[in-house]
Amino acid sequence: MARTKEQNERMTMATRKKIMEAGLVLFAQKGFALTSIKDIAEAAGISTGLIYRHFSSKEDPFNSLIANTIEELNKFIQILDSYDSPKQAIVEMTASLIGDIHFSNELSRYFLIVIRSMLEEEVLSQIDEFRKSILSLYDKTKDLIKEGQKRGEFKQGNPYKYTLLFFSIIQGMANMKLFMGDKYVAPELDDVLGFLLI
Amino acid sequence: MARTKEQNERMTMATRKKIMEAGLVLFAQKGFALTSIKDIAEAAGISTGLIYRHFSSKEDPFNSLIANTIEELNKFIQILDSYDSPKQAIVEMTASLIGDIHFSNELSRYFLIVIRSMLEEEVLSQIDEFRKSILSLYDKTKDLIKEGQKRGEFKQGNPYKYTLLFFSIIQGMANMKLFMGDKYVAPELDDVLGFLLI
Amino acid sequence: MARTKEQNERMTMATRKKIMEAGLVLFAQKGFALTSIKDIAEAAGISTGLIYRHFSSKEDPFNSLIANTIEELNKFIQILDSYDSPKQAIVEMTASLIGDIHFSNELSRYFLIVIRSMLEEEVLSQIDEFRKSILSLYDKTKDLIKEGQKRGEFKQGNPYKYTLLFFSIIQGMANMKLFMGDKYVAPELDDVLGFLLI
Amino acid sequence: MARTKEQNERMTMATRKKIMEAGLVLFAQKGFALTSIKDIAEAAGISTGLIYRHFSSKEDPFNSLIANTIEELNKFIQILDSYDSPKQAIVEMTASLIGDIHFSNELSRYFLIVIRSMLEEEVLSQIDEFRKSILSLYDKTKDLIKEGQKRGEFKQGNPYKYTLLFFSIIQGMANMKLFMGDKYVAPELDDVLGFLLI
DNA sequence: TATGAATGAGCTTTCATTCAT
DNA sequence: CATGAATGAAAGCTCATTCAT
Repeated sequence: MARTKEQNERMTMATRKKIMEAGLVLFAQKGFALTSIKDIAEAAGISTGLIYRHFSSKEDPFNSLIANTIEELNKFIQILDSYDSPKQAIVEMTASLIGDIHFSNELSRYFLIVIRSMLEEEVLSQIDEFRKSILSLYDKTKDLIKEGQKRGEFKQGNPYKYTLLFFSIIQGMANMKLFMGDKYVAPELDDVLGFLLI
Repeated sequence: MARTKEQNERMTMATRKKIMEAGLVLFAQKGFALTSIKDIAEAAGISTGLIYRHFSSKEDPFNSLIANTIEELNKFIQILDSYDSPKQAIVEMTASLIGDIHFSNELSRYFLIVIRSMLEEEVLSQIDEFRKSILSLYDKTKDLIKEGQKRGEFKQGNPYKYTLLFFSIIQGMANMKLFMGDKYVAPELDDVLGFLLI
Repeated sequence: MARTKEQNERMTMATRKKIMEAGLVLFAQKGFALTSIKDIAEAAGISTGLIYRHFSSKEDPFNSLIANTIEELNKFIQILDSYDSPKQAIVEMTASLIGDIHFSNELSRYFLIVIRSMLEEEVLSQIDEFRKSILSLYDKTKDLIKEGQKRGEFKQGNPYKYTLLFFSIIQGMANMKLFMGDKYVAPELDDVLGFLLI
Repeated sequence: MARTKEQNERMTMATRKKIMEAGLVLFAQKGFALTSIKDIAEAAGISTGLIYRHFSSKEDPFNSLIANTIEELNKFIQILDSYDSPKQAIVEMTASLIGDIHFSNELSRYFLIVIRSMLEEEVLSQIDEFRKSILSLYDKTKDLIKEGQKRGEFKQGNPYKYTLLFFSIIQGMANMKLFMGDKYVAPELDDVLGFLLI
């Protein structure tokens, strides 16, 4: 007798998940171009052909990962949107980022995938959307810093400059975490925000 | 008439240089995998075959770029080695890094190429040497911070943690510069070193 | 309760028939290579796996269709075998062919499948048998024409040449029917046999 | 020293020709889908990669062949266009077709390629243009037959029916030639046009 | 030294076939 | 008997590398 629909769905979801997990690690590690479908299949413990039953092309799981990253970013945008004070918002977001980077590699990998692909010219379709998403996060942060400066919560100075520095630090931390692995030591909140907080 | 040895050597060096310059831009822009030998040849204004008179494989010029980066790093190590005070050394190195990142893309490109390849495990032979070089720079910096803390020039706290944060920031800035291009605004020295200086 | 043997057999035959019918249409339409097992399964309203309960490979139903075509041809050979006069035999066979081509696409499809595969050298095992079958039909026709010429029913001339022309016309008509579809207009018996009949 | 431009051009043309010739034979023999690039490369005595230096895809040489076929057809259309009498035009075209089919396999192969692909649904881009070209030739022929009937040169009867029969015969002859090879015997002009001429 | 035509290994993708259910 | 998830060989295509000139 044939499998039940439920059985099939469960199998499908399990396989999809295996592919995505392998893709996350490999795309972060080697970048899109150097990661072959064979690599992913081997890491996921399945055959190459099976990937194409679940994704239509090599780009497809990659784009799904980008979409996930956008979702992750949106969580941070939400933190920024629902603040009591700018300082509190920034602090909360930063603490969350430090923690995420420290306790798992997932967010770092998302970040790395994005950085890797953002500079590659070949247009992987979703990248543009992602770029916009990033820039909107930058913009929101800049406004927040400006507001915090008005309220006297932050140091004076070009808020855009502070924004870029802030995300440089976060980005750099994510890279460092993946590079150092176990040997990574996370900075304190005050270390990271020293340049901004009074 | 045949060319003189000197003429030939000069031509050889000129061609090598053209290839390396094209490689630096392209590898930073598109990554190793997406940059083809044909791309490099076209950007350098020569034929594909000629590249193989000057380099033995596609990896070869890439590794040369890594070697250059190591040299660049060594300059910073020298700064650290010949200091009057740890604070002065760190300040000087940081100022130099900020400036280099701000005023040209060359250093940022070196950094980006390195970061990209550092996580790729197999592939590139020279990477291990580079990794060691980096770690030695980290080590030197850590010792310097420790020394500076003794002298009361730096905040107290795990010097290794500070080291990682420092290089996270530098790395992040280099990425940000390439990502933002003209729209990049460099941070001040005090912004970057705020977490460390008293 | 288990099904009876008869029920099972009837189901088996029904499924086989569905597959063959779908195969005839698809192989004639898209050719062997472009017709996928999935195409056939979908057209037959069954799963891909089930096809392999009834046929051992993709070639198998194709070969069955060739076998059917041989049977169809044999009907015509029988017409030739049981004639009163050569003229009557040829006329009857031609009328039958014109009619079959005109009123359904089945025979044309058989012909098309055959023509397509006849020139492919390796690939299909049954083709050789089919080739022989065709040549024997040609031979019978040639003898018949010779006999008819003796009796003064046909024009004089190389009977083999006439045979090839005759089957060229039939073959061409079948192609034309499939190519033109609704817009096809069948020729008259006299048009087709004008070159032969006195 | 590098090769001269002329040398390169000569090499390029020679290779292109080898590919087209191999393609003509193979596409006619096995159809588009069953002919692999490797097949063509082997038949042409070159490597697979080289084909892509001269053609952008597998479709590309195929489309070139179709374009050639269209050109061949246009020659026949020209015959029809520059006639003294319809009869003379049809006779001349037919004689030319019989001769071409008899003395080389080239035209037959062109015809066969087209027939094979015309019924395949997958749209090989040029096929539509070709279809139009064919139908325009049919149309011209039909008008010519009508005119000839007016002048009393042809038998009365639906001229469209005669047109289809005429091209059915030609098409069938081309098939037959390829099928029979050396054993093919060409019909006389009067055999082929018997249905039409008075 | 310099060129670019030619090679072939390796990639993404498809699909006939198998097999657990 | 029936399903469709899974496999893996083979296809089209790209590109690092070689080599005749």
